[in-house]
Amino acid sequence: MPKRPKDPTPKISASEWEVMSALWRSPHPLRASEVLAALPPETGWAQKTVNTFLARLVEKGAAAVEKRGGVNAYAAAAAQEDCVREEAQSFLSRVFRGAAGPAVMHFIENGELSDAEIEELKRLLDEKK
Amino acid sequence: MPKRPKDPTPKISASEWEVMSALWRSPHPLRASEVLAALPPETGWAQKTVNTFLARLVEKGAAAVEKRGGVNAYAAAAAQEDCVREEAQSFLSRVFRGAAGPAVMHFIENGELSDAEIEELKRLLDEKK
DNA sequence: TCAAATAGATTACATTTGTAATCCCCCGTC
DNA sequence: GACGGGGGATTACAAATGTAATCTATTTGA
Repeated sequence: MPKRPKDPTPKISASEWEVMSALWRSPHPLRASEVLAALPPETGWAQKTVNTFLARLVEKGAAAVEKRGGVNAYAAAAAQEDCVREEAQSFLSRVFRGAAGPAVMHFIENGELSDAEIEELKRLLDEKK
Repeated sequence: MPKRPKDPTPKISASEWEVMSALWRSPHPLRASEVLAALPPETGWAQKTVNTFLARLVEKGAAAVEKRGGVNAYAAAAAQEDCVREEAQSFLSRVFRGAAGPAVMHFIENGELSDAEIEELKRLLDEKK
């Protein structure tokens, strides 16, 4: 039987997302200790905790591990764009019943936007038409 | 001891959110069976399942129950705006590291927007400056 | 009035998530 | 050559979540 390919964009929990972010940010595979170092220190996680998340991400197929001389190196296997799209879609249907307009409105009203960003967004909106 | 007020915006899971949406949509308290009826049929949930979610929401303080002649009627206790703000905030930090600009960009690029909405959003952006 | 249908309360049970601790192995050092 | 330490694999364990079923009280039609 051929190796069944893993789900391209598995469900990623909040904590796991933090770890994936570290992997996405890195241009090369990271060892577990490097992943911990790459995380925002506010997480306060123990190394073992990070190890667990990494193992789960590999199980889920979101990350890949390669044994480089007995030591594990982890890299993202799922594309950030895909995961973002999924998360955004899920958020959108849950909270705004799938309506992008109100969601955009919300983030404009409640978020911080620089003047440059505002210009950029207006241009994007124009293109959209 | 005075009745301790419940958390104003407790954590609401995805399924629970669906139920809260029904409560928010309704102008008056709903009986459990009415809640089920008010849900999108795609959920496919059994009445008992909905009952469980309602009970949990009441426990969490997100919903309130009043016994009207032996029959329970449920209403939202948490304000939709507050819950939306929380969810949006959590989503934003998780997926876009808190940056509203990229998030807005994503929803503009990937979402459906009517011409009217686009105009509206441009106006909003102008006001924002 | 008695039995059936309802509604609410309590309990169940697997899975996922958060958060590690334990156990084992290899490597370098005293 | 025994010991301490870093890594990896396996196991732990409670809380949250998804999904009901069961048990009990109540209402209601025949």
